[in-house]
Amino acid sequence: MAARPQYNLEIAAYLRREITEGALRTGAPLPTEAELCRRFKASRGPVRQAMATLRTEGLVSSGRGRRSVVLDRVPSQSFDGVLSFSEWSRCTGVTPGQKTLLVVKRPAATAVAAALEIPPDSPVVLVKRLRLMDGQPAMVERLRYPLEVGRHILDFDPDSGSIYQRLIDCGVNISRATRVLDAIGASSEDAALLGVADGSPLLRVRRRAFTGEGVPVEVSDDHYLPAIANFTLNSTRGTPTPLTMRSGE
Amino acid sequence: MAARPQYNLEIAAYLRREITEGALRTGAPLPTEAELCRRFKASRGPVRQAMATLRTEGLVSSGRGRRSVVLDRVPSQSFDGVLSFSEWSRCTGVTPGQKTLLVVKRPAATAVAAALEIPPDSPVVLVKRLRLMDGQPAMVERLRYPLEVGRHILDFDPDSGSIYQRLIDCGVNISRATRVLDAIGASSEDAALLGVADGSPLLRVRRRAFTGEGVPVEVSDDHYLPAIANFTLNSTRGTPTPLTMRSGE
DNA sequence: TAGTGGTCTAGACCACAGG
DNA sequence: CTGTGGTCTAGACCACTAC
Repeated sequence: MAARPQYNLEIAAYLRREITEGALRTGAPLPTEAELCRRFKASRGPVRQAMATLRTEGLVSSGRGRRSVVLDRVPSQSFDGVLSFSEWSRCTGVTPGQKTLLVVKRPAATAVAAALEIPPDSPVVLVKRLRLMDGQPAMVERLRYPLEVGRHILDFDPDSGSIYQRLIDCGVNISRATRVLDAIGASSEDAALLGVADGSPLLRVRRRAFTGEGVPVEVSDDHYLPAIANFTLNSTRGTPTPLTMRSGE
Repeated sequence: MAARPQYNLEIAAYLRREITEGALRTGAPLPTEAELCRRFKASRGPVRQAMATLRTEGLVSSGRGRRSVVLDRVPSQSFDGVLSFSEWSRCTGVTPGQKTLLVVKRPAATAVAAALEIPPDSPVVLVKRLRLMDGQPAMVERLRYPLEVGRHILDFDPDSGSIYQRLIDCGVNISRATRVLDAIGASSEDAALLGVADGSPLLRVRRRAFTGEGVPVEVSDDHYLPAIANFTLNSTRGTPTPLTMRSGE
């Protein structure tokens, strides 16, 4: 039949917009699944898939017999393989944007050199960008690449597309990453770019990305506006089967 | 129709066993979905749901046109399973401590009620603690439990040991959790407790914990001093820690 | 080209929450 | 009791991979 491609994403994006833009506030009930089916002329499959997506993003909660309700209004970046801000934004139905502030080759500071596992003062390529979601400032991004990798960036317009896509196209295969998350106060540069007061709390994500062989190919330092974006993490413990000793009590 | 209850769990359990017990080794192709449908006399729905579960556990990878393959035979061990601050501190060689500030029963605010999936104004047990690492303030912790769970805390001295251990001893089996990380400025209460200025950036971790059956048993709101503690995350492209029912892989 | 997984349709029954 | 979300059935088309 119709088979609109990725229809569930459209539905999820619609609901996400309703939530983040304030039409649906925390604690408010979402439309029923039946209502969504009608509104989108879809069957329950895609609708339920969309709801599942929102659930894993921590935006809504649902349960048998109960109406689904809004839990949180800030969309989350889930911690899976997603490395690309653009990719993530588009998944969440937001239009990503960017303003490149700087692309330069310069010697690595000692901390950066250590993180990239190259000799001190080796040349690295630094990219500094302001990232936007639907035109609003959301994050200040500072990326550093060893020259061998970064040269693919130097002759590339960082505003023309995803840097990750570019690297993949150039055969740089990122397969593992580590992230360290904490909070910092906005520097005056951050503050000016993001449009907040000096010292405002920002979510800092420092990332190191590696090839399959374990060679570091990127270190980044991202400063997120917490009102616009945050991170979600899901963890499981043990397997459901063994010793599910219920409250014998 | 048939409507075997939770049939997808049976299928997932079967595959999980095959993988963890060695019948299916890393890199080996799983049975095709069609084969599983036949073998379990099920339709594709439950089979796909089971595969999705294994994907979120990081056990398998799948993709359009490709056979699904076994990625890993260890179900997501990552230290993210750690719920306990004490446990985590000790792992990092630090002596954990705590000062309990408050243990009360009170009606749930709407956001808390929604997160716990209970009716608004239902009674919840609130625990507020200052957490220490090597005697230094490190985090302000606010835990909320539905009464049915929290009553095990009311008659328990939170300074005498781990709340999680207590819950486990009482038969409350926490098996899954979601965390949302972002940054906030210290409230004056936070600031006084942690010994920093009002508005200082703190790392906020909001957690929801569930039983194996998916019943929420805890919501927490932890505010970390970023100079003392932060979060590290390792992800692999293919499938790491988290959940996400997005399109395969 | 054949087979696979990704997605959608269009029904159905059930358990549970709420009035 | 009605309405809701949770789960299952039984089809279908498509895009992609591997042959």
